[in-house]
Amino acid sequence: MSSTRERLVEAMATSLARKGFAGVGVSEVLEQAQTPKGVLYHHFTDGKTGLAIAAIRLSIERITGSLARKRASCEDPIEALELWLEGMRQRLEASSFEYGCPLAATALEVHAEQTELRAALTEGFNALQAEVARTIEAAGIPAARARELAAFFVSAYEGGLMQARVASDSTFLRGICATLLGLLRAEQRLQKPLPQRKNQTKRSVHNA
Amino acid sequence: MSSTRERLVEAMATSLARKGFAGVGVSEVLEQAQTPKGVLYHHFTDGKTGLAIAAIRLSIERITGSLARKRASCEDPIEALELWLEGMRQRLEASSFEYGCPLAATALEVHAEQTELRAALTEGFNALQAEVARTIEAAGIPAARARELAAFFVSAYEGGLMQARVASDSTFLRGICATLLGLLRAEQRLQKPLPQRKNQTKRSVHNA
DNA sequence: CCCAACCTAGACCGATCGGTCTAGAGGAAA
DNA sequence: TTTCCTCTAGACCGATCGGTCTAGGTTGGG
Repeated sequence: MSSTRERLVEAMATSLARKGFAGVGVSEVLEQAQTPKGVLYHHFTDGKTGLAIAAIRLSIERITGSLARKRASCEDPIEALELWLEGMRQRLEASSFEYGCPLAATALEVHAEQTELRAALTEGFNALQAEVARTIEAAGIPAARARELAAFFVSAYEGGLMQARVASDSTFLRGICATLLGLLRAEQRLQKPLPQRKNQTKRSVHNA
Repeated sequence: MSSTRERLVEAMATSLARKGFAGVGVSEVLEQAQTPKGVLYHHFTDGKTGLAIAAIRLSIERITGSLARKRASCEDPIEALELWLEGMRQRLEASSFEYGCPLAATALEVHAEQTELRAALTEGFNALQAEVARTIEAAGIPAARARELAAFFVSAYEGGLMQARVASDSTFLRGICATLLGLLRAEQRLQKPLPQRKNQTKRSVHNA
């Protein structure tokens, strides 16, 4: 059985992905979790904010875990990435283009005074980037470059999710996805062009 | 000087860029615009929503106008893009990482029932992409490809803005920007490998 | 001049916001 | 059994939400 606490966090997590922190009402979350108000303020002294932070952590845990699992079960790390992106796109589609990134909406609403919430979000995005970077590295790309690419990767996909959401159309997002994976493959080829060949000049697509 | 209506739209536009639709209160906007409530509901029968739509349109008009102007005054279209991105980054920095994309926050909060608001957002993003595509095309890339690249471009920058905002750090965003411009330059080189050749095929402006 | 039309001004409204508080159910330890 | 503590339950709170409505300028056309 799921505890009331778990149900609350779960409900908040989906609500955050759908409308962000400012957009959700506490009563709404309570209703979805089938829980009276007392439970919330018993488990989370910080109320709505505390619950949101827990929800953000849960979402990130799940999403990074999902990528890690796919990476473990796939021969090719880049294919794992592809499957992972596809999974998120399908969730968006299955929810009639309501369920986007669990963090993004909140990230754009939060203001300077909400330090804890903001910290949880930063931490979340860092964890996300780190997991993607790990995957890219597993594809044979040096760590430093993998981090750069991961940052770019996450940004582009976040933007794509957002635009697909408003437009209620994900063909767009598929394009983004394909472009990103293409970039990674190209980078991969640069890194291990032909193992027998020495003295490869490395040309980077990107320029810092 | 500025009419009350203009002040209202202005105030709403900045508020949307800072906290999104759900995050702003009407009274807050009224105060910032130094305007009593009656004015809002006189000019906008749809109230908050109507004002937000007007604000979205204004923001998009400004932002696309800014790019168009830079394109007109710059020799190199890609340099125009660079200046444009820089401008947005600077605005984010100057506002202590509060002022992000004027549409993004709202785009992630809006739900299916808010059809008009959603339509304004979609229209806005389309206009934005179109203006970027026009610039990329001016850099010598065929229209169809320019549109693809523009979509990618906008997505990546939106995502970058968001992450820079939460992290209160824009070094990250500079990286995204550099990568994007690098990609464009690479694409440009592919398109016109030897510029001194005579009888350059003029690329058609439009493509079904 | 008068009088609409337009705009300003803010009191006021019910609904909902996030949060507090008290009462008690349930179970484990004594 | 009694006691204590965790968790459930929801009535209740002031503040704020978005929105309505009436009254009072202000202005330009007749």
